[in-house]
Formats: sequence, C-alpha cells, structure tokens
Amino acid sequence: MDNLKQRVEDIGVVYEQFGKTPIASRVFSFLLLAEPSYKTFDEIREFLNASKSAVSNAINGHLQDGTINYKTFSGDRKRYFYLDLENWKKRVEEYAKKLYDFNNVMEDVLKHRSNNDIEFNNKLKDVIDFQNFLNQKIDEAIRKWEEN
Amino acid sequence: MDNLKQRVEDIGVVYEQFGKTPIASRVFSFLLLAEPSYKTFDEIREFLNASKSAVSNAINGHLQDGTINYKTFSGDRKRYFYLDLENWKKRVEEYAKKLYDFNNVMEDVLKHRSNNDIEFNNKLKDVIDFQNFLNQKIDEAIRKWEEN
DNA sequence: ATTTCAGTTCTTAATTTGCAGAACTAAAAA
DNA sequence: TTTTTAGTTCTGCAAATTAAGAACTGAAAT
Repeated sequence: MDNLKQRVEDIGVVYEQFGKTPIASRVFSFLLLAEPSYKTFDEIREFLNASKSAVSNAINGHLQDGTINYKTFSGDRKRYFYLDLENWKKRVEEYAKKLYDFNNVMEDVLKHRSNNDIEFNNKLKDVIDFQNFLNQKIDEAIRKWEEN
Repeated sequence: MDNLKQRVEDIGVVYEQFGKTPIASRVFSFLLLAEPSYKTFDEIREFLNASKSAVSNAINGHLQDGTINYKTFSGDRKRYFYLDLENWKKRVEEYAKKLYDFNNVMEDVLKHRSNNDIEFNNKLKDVIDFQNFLNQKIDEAIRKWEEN
C-alpha cells in the first residue's frame, strides 16, 4: 500500500508548478493526502525521507504564507501541522492584490505615455480595464464565498 | 532624461514578482514604457546593456507564453517586438486553467480519502467548490470582455 | 539540575539558474 | 559568391537555491 508515497510524489510534482521547492511541494502534498490530516514534524520528515533542515525550512515557508498551520494538544509538546484550508481564500486575495497593484503600475505608465502611439495606449487601457473588471469579480466571488 | 532607464529598472523589479528572470522582466518593462512600442532585438539589447544570449532567451520565453509578439516591415529583415496586449486575456485564461487542473487533482484526492476525517474533507470540499466558483467567474469575465 | 525533546540554525556540498562572450547559422544583400 | 545581418546556440563561470548533517537552543520532563 505504498502507493501513498507515490501519490505524494506525483501531486508534489504537480504542485511544483506553483513555484515551490520539491520538498515544500511534497510537504503540501503529504498533508493533503495524509490521514489523519495533521502530522508532526518528525512524521513528515520520516515519510518524506528528508533532512530536518529541509523540512524545517519548508514548513516555515508554508507557515509564512499561510498554506499550513499547526495545532497542539495539552500534554504533548509536538506541533501538529495541517493544511490551513480555511485560509485558502485569503491567499487567493493576496494574489489578487498583487495583480491589482501591478495594474496600478500600468495605469501610471499609461498616464505618462505620450500621444504618439494611440493604438498601443488604447490596448493598454483595455488591458487595465479588463484587469480591474477581473479583480472586481474575484473580490466579489471571495465576498460571496465568505457570507456562507 | 535617463529616468527612462530607471523606470524600466523599477517596473522590472516589480514584474519579477511574477516569477520572471531579471532580464525577462526588464524586456517586458522596456516594451511597456518604450516609444514607439515596438523595438528590435538590438535596440532592446543595447538599452538593457545585456548580452545577446540573455536577450534572445528572454524574448523567446516571452514569445512562448504569448507575452510579446513581433511584426516585420517589408524591406527590413529585423523583427520588431512588442507587448502582445491583445493576448492578455488568453494568458489569464491559461493561468486559470492551471488552477482548474489543480482543482481536479484535489477533487480526485477528496474522492479517495476515507471518512475518518470528515472535518478536513468538508473543508477540502469547500476549497474545491470555491475554486470552481472562482474559475467560473474568471471565465465569465473573460467572455464578457471578449464580446465588446 | 540534568536530560530529553522538538525543532532551529549553521556550515557545507551539490545542483540549478542566469548570464556573458564567442562561435555559429541561415537568410538576405552586395 | 562573399559578406552582412539578425539573431541562436554553445561553453563556461558566478551566484543563488536546495538540501544534508551536525551543532545548537530553549522549553519541558525527570
């Protein structure tokens, strides 16, 4: 039944697309597949066959951007790490903010461009408008999901 | 008036957030700010003070993912590269597809999980539903923008 | 007070990435 | 036909990333 290890690897590979390191991706993947869904540092380290430092750094990265979190149980000093699925929308929000900020940069660029290249300026304006529209829709979707 | 160089650098730095290399980011930034909005390989290379190989790779990367394109003029064998702003929505679509695909991976994970961790499974289902909803909204926004 | 435990931090090594510079290529010009 | 042009590809190196292993730390248990 060690197709679990293989599944963790496979989904880990897919998750690497989002710019995470191999071990960070496997930590994510393991916590997505594992049962129970919370695991200690050492369980993760052992399952992934990785070094403590690699796992420590991967976990702290995920904690930083809110992908995972941990809980504790009284009388047990270990931390139990789990995918912070409730934080998902906030992470989407943060990505949306990045797009929004860059859109402001483009808006500023447009404002400073001369009138010699109307064609380009118009297309740039279209892109900016589209992105604003899209960002609005994304915010809207997040709000709607929240009020459930 | 070489605050243009500085602006290209500054916006280049911002654009690096989206995972592009320094030179690729500066190529984008230059083509966003430059007038006219299309530039030859050598104009880019010279403006950025970079090597031909670096510029060649950056340009080909951008061509690959549709960020830039080029046009030619008869009697001039140079290619004139420009930001392919009309392709913006397609690139957004492609990113949305990545999210959609990963959502299917998570859907598959959910299907295979046991019933021992209902809490986690429910949250996972929420995330999946939210992502589907969001992807739908994104597609919708793209369609709406298209029919203008 | 000492030991154990759960991680963290500090080297260090191995890849990987990003880029320069030079050699190369294919098409067009002369 | 040779030469020029507009890039591309190759070689190699420097810097950054990733991860291992071992030393370290601070809180908790004994």
